[in-house]
Amino acid sequence: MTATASSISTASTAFSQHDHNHCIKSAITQAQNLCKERGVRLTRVRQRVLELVWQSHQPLGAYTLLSLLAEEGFNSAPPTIYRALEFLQNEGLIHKLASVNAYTGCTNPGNPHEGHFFLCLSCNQALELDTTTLQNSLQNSAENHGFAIAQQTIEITGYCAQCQQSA
Amino acid sequence: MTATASSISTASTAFSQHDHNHCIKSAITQAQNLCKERGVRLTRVRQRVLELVWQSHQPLGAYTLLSLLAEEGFNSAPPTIYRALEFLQNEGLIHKLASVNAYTGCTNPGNPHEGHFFLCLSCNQALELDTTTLQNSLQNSAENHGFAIAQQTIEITGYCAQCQQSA
DNA sequence: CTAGGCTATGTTACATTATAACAACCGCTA
DNA sequence: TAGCGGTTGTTATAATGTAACATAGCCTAG
Repeated sequence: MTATASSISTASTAFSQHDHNHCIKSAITQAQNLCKERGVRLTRVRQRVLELVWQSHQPLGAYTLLSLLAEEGFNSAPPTIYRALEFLQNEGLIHKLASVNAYTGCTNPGNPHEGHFFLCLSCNQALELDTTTLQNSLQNSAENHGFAIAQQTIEITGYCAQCQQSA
Repeated sequence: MTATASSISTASTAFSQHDHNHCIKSAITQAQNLCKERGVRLTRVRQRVLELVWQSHQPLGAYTLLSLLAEEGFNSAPPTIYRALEFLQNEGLIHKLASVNAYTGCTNPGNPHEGHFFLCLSCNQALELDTTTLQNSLQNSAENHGFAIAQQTIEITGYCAQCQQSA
């Protein structure tokens, strides 16, 4: 398995039991490799933000991340975090969830794509989907309207299986 | 044609030529009827906000709407607009576009549904889709994960046919 | 027809999210 | 090692959204 291949299994994580340490390590390794390949710099702040975002599958807000950085002695003014987030988004390493103003790690950064998510309203976890069908359906619809897709925001809130059982 | 039926043809508006005055009038009439049926009050501010939202197919921000209200002598503190928007959203008369923090009129308010949009990055217009296929695809995916869908945010940015020609 | 309760609105203050603008620093390479 | 481009520091402010309580308007029961 190479680092740039899809090494974090989509749709098997987030809502189910898994070795999350593996998620984190894998995400960082992939990020390092991708940045090297592309000749961009995964600086200390940037990498640390990526790690923080990956601490769980629960998307975190910019200011939450900022205060985590601050605790570790990093600069704590807003531009610090927004710059890091912007870089990570540009490199496809994280996704922004517009409907909740929060950021989450991308599970397949080597393969540029749009983020499609299930967000659990109870446990706040985000599951990134690999929705080829959805994609095709959207593409068809776009073609019918002569619309050229640039970016997609697909965020489905609801309740994950676990939380439904608990309730 | 009754007012509560889908009387604003989805997907034929926004990006194509149409009698927009009809959109506005129809939207207001439908809103009035729906509110009456439901026993909720479409007050002056609320109706005016709905009209303003419907002035075009370009989604408007809360503060833009607020300043339009202010020009007409309405109160101009933020809660005024956010309350009106909240009411209209609850009644399914408008949708919020989370990815751009803006609000747009719902083209089919009698039929409770989620908003699925194409947003043109050039002319800023929003086209609300009626995407049954997409819906099914999502529903399947949700079922596979045991996920119970509550709310959907589907916002696809790109370029509409007209703007592609102009460029 | 009016008292009281509910809904809606007014008002002030503030919370949250995000960006602009310019200065200082750092790492590379010519 | 001078300089250039990219990164970070710093200050200030913009944009978006809410909390909390006071006032006003509307509706119905008595």
